[in-house]
Amino acid sequence: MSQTPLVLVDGSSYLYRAFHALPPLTTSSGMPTGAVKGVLNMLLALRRQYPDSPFAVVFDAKGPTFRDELFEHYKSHRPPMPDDLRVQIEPLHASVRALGLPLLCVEGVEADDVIGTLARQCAALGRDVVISTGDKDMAQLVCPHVSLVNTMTGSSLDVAGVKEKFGVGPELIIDFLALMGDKVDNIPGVPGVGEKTACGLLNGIAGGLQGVYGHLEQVAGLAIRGAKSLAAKLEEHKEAAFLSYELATIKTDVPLNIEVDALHPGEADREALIELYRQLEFRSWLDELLREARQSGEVVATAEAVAIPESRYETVLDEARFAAWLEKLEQAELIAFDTETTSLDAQQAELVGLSFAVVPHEAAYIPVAHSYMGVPEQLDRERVLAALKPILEDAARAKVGQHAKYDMNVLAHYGIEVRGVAYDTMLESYVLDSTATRHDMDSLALKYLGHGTIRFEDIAGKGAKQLTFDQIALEQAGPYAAEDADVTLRLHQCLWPKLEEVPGLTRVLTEIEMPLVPVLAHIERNGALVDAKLLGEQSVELGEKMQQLERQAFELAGEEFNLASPKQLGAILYDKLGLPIRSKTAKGQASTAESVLAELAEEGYALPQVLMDYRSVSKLKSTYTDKLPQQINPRTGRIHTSYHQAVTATGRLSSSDPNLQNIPIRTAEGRRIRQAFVAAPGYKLLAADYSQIELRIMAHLAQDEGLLHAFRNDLDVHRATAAEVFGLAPEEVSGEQRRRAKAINFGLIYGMSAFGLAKQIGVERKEAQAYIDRYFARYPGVLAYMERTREQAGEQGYVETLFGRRLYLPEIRSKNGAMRKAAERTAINAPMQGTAADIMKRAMVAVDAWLQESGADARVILQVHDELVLEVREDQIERVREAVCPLMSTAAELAVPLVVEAGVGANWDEAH
DNA sequence: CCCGTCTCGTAC
DNA sequence: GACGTACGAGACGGGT
Repeated sequence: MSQTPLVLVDGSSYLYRAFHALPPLTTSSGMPTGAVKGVLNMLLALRRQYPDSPFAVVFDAKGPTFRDELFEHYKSHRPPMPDDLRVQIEPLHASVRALGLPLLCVEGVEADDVIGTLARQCAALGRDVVISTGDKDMAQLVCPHVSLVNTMTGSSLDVAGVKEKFGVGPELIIDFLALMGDKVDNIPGVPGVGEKTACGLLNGIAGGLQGVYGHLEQVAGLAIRGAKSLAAKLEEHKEAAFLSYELATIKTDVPLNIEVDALHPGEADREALIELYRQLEFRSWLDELLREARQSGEVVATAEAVAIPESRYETVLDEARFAAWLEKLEQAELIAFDTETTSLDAQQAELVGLSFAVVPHEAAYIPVAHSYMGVPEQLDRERVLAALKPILEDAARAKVGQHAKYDMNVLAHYGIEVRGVAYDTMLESYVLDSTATRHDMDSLALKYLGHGTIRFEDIAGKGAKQLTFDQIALEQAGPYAAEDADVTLRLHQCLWPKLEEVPGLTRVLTEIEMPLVPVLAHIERNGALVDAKLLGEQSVELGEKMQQLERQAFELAGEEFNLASPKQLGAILYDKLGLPIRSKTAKGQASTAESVLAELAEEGYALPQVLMDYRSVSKLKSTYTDKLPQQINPRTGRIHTSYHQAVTATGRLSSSDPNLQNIPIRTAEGRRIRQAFVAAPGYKLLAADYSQIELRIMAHLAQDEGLLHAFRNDLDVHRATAAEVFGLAPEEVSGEQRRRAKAINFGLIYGMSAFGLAKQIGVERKEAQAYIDRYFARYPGVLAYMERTREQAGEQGYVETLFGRRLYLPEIRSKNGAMRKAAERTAINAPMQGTAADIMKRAMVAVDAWLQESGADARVILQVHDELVLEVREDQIERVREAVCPLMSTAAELAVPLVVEAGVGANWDEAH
């Protein structure tokens, strides 16, 4: 039988880290307890992991250590220990002892040195040692018998791991720290030497720190950034480097008289623990101890000493309370609900608990999967979900959520198709004012209820140490989760009457946004299939091309520089090579934007063309071919984007993680990426898009005869525009004229000026102005509509879509001319862009409904503003096409037809 | 080391 | 200053 490893816990390092990383927690009287709780949690988890091991929790002793004396002259004070931390040391020691865990505190010796010595002694005897620490300095102790674990983050390090993480093996860690220093541990190091440089030195010159200083002449030859000046820097700070070496060295030979066999945990002292937990107000641990004590027949005083805050939030842990809440839900007119999970990504999230509210200020949290040491027994997840399923799936039982799409997607993974979500407070807020930047619950609670909610950060911490919800103690998780449901209900009660004041907005919410929620949930869950192998091949190819272009650029520039840095690039182009500055950025820098480079390339300069090619290749690689394969969900093998319903000012959706609404199409190179979006075997992609939807909407809103005529007769609208503007018959229009007319049409939608148009099509401003004048003369309805829109926006402070969606434009009355102009352009654009978005949303609802009821083997996998992409079983392509296109065409009744074009292919590129 | 800002580039 | 709506990569600079 193999011997169990000795477990050595670096208690002091954990105490510091718990104190800084975890949210502050205090008793009702204000005594800080968060660090104690954090360390105890960690110890219990570790103990569970190594139940039979000898075990020691090591702390620094009070008073000076020999290290302090040794480096007396080295005055670099640690900041004094915060009082809130100091007062937690004693209760922690007492708790560790009461738990029966051996505690080591050796006077005059730091915890690190005790651990180092014990680890070496033990390893020498051939016994394995696991050091639990959050301190990377300990990596110097790692050897075949000694490994590190960080119980807070769950990571572990053996010899290979150290080498991988730091770039040098354990035997060089001291040298590594001596060179780069360590702020946290007050090791100065050599200024200017960081991780990369230290690594380069130690790997480039044998013999560690001594070796490096013995061969400073070799330093300049190393392939390290700034190698030339490095030797001088090292020489200058030689003393600091060698002092750092001593400071970083953990002693492995301090005199100790400790037998490993004496380090076996004993029985916990329950009475002492109860008293401690009572003082520290660790409710759930206390409850558990009291329960155990009662079961074993001990007489214990009731826990009156613990102040229970007045609250109507409840954490449901037993069948009776669960039954009571089921009854409440059955009777409720409206149910506010929320889920707590392990991830913000609904596709990967695991359900940890659910919360409900049916009357304001009263809510329940039902935990089902919290798993930290000392967690009370919770109701079984499957059983809870089975009981809730009929309620959640009943479309007749109205529900309200905050960002309910997320919860619906989570629950879908447990076989629950939530129905009856009649309201979503995020969308209520969005419809009320789409220009508000935040529609999250915390912001809404503050804005509309004047209520500061418990923030997730408050209970989970932040940064790398952030806990997942299942790791959060129920005392904190319960009120947080219950509050989510309660606040959602109260927000709805506040927002809904505001919406009802404007019937148009009520309709946008109930007829467009709310029906869209489950549709988007479906699309996200469906996901898109991508050919990772193809993208990988493209990545390699693009990488080679990048290197080639980089070499060319360096040659033309006469030096090496970072091609991705606009700053460095500007220096090369304008300062060194003296190219003319054609445009500046908003901040006054000489611009290196594509249009500028194109202009310069046109004039015969070589470098700009190379840079343009480099940029387009590197964009494709970093944003698409490298990134997309990483976003494939391992569970489904597909990419699941998130569609955001409350982001854009105009009513469009947006897409992220990854953004699938900006996959390249304009160049042949870019289109290759679309070829990687494929259909599953036996299926094909059907891409259906609205033809010229925004121009058609302009024709409808402006009621302009010329434009109406063009669309009613299915003319090529750009050709027709060219004919009008250039005074020709349609068949006489040249390619260039049509291109210009197209730019005019798009420019109009965007509220473009003569300046912008001139730049876009490469003509003089005067000429562009002439085109615009001519356009408005030929399409007077459009001119009148634009003037009307500006006026209305100025009077009302907002513009509307055809369906009544509003966009507020406070800046339309700005005294600042540029701001006012910008607001006017938005005023022109928003009704067209927003109406198109409304129409597409209605179409999506209709298509989803048809897919459900028809039972067709087809699903929507993407929406790109005016396009829907479906994955359809091959033999049903025609049937689906014949249903989907008319549903899209009839999503709105305009004065002109809504034409939908559809294509089919094995991949997205082919389907166009 | 993390975060926000800037610049650039992709889509409709 | 000059064309609307987005998302995201990489660089950079300031503050921790």
